[in-house]
Amino acid sequence: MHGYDGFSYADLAQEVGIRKASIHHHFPTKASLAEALLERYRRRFAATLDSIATRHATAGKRLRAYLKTYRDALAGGEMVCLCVAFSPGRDSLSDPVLDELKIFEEQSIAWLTEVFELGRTDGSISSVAAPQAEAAACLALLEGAQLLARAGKNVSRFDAAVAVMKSRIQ
Amino acid sequence: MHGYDGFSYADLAQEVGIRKASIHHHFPTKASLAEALLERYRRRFAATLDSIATRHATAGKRLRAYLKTYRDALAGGEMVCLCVAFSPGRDSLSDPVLDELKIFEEQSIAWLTEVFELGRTDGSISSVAAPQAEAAACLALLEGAQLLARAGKNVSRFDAAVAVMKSRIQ
DNA sequence: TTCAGCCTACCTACTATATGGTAGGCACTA
DNA sequence: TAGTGCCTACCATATAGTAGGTAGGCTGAA
Repeated sequence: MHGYDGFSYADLAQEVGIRKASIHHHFPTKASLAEALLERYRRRFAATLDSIATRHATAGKRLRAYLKTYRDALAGGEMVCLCVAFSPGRDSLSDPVLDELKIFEEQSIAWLTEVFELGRTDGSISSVAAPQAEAAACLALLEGAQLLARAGKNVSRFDAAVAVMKSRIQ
Repeated sequence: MHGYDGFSYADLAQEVGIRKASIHHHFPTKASLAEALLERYRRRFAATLDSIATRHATAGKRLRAYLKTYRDALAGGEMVCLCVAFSPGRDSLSDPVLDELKIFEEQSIAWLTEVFELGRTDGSISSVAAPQAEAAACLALLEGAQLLARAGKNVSRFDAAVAVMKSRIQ
């Protein structure tokens, strides 16, 4: 998986084990393919967030699970989440794809804002400033941490970047 | 400027106003071109860090200037720093380019670690945890913040992401 | 001083390959 | 039968790159 520009029908075809033209049949343009991939990714991620909130009662536990989701997505430094992969090449992206990116961001910020609000209330996250500001910082931190781990193909880069955030979880 | 894979001799030729083949003359392969670009970027950035440290006596002021450097590099959301642009496509990068990425990261972490150490001492940054952990988090935060601003082509995404960090500066 | 050689920085013209895509077809299942 | 999911064969264009060339400036030697 490269960035958007390095992402090709040929690579995907090889990965899935069908011919390139077959993918074209289902997704006539690269833009429609990217949109579908990103929408699927976003929906799955939303389900993951719901699941986290359901299974964990405290903000600290939710945040820890969220960090883990990002870390697991790294697959040892081989992958990053689709939003991180696609964002640098945003000028190549169609409007519907950009919309998906935006929705992903909004959904993440909303979820995290609630977590930080809860964290302030239940005391399971220490030193919570304004919850929305914390949410924006947290999302940026994780995307950047994925980037660093990806560049170095080394998960410990991610771990180093989130250590302070983790230490705030009670 | 796309990611690495979307970065082409043709684009650069147009930008610089000479023919593609002329660039090939100076940089025979894309890898050598990327390496030269990244090395130049890294050296300039190191000079910027030196300049900041020279002009600002307190850690808080240094950190603020550092944040500003990243924000200015966004050019209103049109650009991100080379390391952010190249990292997702890291599998396409040659070893010397990867080395430059690594050096950039190390140089940033080292500089930021000193800033956070100083911040602890001079009190100009509040609640400093382990300086090296703070440094790793800060770098990730800024790279992620650039990504978010780039995706939305909107500098306020960056501002939102770094607000908490800024509030810690005295 | 002049000239030849070298260097630098650009050029035109071309190439092999990969990309996103098109057109038409086959096979299987409900 | 119709629809779905795959296929082969092909195409136009963009990419990274190759080969050979020109022009101007500089330097050193005669």
